[in-house]
Amino acid sequence: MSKSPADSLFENEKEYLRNVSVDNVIFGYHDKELKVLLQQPFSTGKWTVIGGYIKRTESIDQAAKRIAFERTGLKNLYLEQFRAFGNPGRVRERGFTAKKINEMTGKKITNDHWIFDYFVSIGFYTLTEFSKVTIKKGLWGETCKWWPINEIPPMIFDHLLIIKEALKALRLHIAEYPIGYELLPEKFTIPEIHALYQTILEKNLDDRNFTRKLIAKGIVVKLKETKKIGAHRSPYLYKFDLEKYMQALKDGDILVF
Amino acid sequence: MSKSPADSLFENEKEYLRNVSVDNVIFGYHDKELKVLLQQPFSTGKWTVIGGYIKRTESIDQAAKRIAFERTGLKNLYLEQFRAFGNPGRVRERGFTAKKINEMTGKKITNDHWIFDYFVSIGFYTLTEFSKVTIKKGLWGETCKWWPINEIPPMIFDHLLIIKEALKALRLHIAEYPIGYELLPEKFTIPEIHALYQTILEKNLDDRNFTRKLIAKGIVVKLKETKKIGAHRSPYLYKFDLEKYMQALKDGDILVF
DNA sequence: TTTTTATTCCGTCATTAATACGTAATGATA
DNA sequence: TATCATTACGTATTAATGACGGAATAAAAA
Repeated sequence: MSKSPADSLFENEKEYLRNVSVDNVIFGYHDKELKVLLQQPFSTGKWTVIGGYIKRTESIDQAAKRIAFERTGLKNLYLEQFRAFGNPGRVRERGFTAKKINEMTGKKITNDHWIFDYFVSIGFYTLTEFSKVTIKKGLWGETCKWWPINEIPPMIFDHLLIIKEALKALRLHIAEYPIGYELLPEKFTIPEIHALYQTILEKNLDDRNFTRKLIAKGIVVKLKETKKIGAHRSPYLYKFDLEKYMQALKDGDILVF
Repeated sequence: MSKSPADSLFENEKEYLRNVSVDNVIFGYHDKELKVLLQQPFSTGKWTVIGGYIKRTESIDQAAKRIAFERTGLKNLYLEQFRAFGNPGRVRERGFTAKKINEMTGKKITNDHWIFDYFVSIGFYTLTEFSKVTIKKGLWGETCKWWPINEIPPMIFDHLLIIKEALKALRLHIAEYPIGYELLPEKFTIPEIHALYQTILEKNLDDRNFTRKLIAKGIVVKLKETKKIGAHRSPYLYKFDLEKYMQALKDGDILVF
C-alpha cells in the first residue's frame, strides 16, 4: 500500500505549515486545445489539481513554483495567485482516523489533532505549452494526465470550483495582458495566434478585427518571410516585439476581443 | 500586562486553524475622505489592519465577517477577498520564545512549535460609511482608529503592502461594479456621488462626462425633488435603481471613468 | 449695491474605438 | 474544371470617449 501525501505531511510535520496548502491549476495549450493537468492521488476515483504543502522556510509563491516544477519539470513557470479556498467542508482526508494514523506511522494522536481540521488552500494558475511538458510521477506514483477543459472528470472537494475560478481569472487576465510568448513558436502566423485566443476565450473572434487590434497594439511585428506549409497559400510570419510585449505585461494594456 | 491575541490563540489552540489568519482592510468613506481602520495591538508603536484567526468550524469568509463585526459592530458587511500573503518574514510574534510562553501560560512547548512558524494571511477588504461605525475595543483593549489613506502610520510586517494591494483591488472593483448604495443617503445629489468616485479613485473626473455615463448605465434615477441646502442653488436628488444596481453588482458592467 | 466667485446644470463636437461585413487571390480537393 | 477552405486586405456604420462652452443661481466679496 502506497503512502499518501498526508502521511508524509504528518511524518514531516515540523517541515510544513499546518492547515494551509497550495493548489496549482496548470493549463496547457497545444494545437487549438486547452487542457488542464490533473492527478489521481488515491484510488478513490476522484481527481485533484496539482496541490502540495508549504514549507516553513519558503513563501507561498515559492511553494507554488516548487510544486508545479515537481510535476512538470518546468522552471520559471509564472504562477498567478487568484483566490484562496477555505471552509469546513474541505477536510483533506475523510478516510483517516487517529487510530489509522497510529497503525501506519506509530504516532499517537487524538481525534482533535490539526490534521483533521480543514486546510485553507491558496489557488494559483499558470498556462504552458503542453507538448513541452514531460509529466513526472509524484512520490506516491499518482496517475497524472492532461484533461480537456470541457471534459473534467469527477473532482475531489471543491476542485471543480477551483478550476472554474482559475479559468475565469485566466480569461480576465488575457484581456489586459498579452499571452503567446511561451505558447507559440518564435515565428508564428496570424491564424496561429488567432486560434490561441479563440481557444482560451472559447469564442469566435472576427479575424479581421482581431488582427487589426493586435497590430495596433504594436506587440506583434510582421516579417518578410512566409511559412511554407503544404496546405493552401503560405501565411506571413510574425514575431513579438519583445520590448512592447514586456511593457504590456508589466503595465497592462486592455485588449478587448 | 494585558494578554495578546497570540496568547489566546495558543490557549484555544484546538479552536483555531494553525498558520492561517485573516486580515481585513476596512475602508471608510465620509464627506470626501477615504480612511482605513487600523489598530495598535501591542505597545510596539506599529499598527495593523483588522486581523484575526479562523475557527475550525467556520469558512474563511465567515471568519472575515466575524472579525470585521467584532470591531465595527456592522453585520452584513460585504468583504471581498483580494489576495493571500505568505512568506517566512511574516512571523506573528517576534518577541515570543518558548520560554516566555511557558512562563505566561504554563504550557511547555519547544522552539519548533507551529506558533513560531509564519502565518499565511488571507486578505479581504470592504468599504463602509465611517460615520456609521462605532469602533469597538478588542478583547485586549487595543487602540483603534481611522487613518486617512495618505497618512498611514508605521505598519507591522507587510501590512502597508496589504493596504496598498487592497486599495488597488478596490479601485479595479469599482471600474466594473457600482458603489454607493451603502455609502450615500437614500436620496443623494450628483455632486455627492461625483465626489465619492473622485475620492476613491483619487483623480478628477469631468463632471459632465461622469453624469452622462452614470445615467446611461441606468443605475441612478432622477427625482422631482431638490435638496434644500443653505448654500448655493438646490441640486436635484437622485436615487439608485435597485434592480439595475443589483444586476450590475452581480454581472458586472464596465464603467470607465 | 455691485461685482466676483462657486455651484449646478445642460449641451456640442471632434476623435477614437467597436462592430459588422465584402471580396479577391491562392492552392488543395472533388 | 469547379468547389471550397485559407489567407489577406479593406470599408462603412454606429457607439463611446474626452475635451470644452456656457448659462442660471446664490452666496460672498468689494
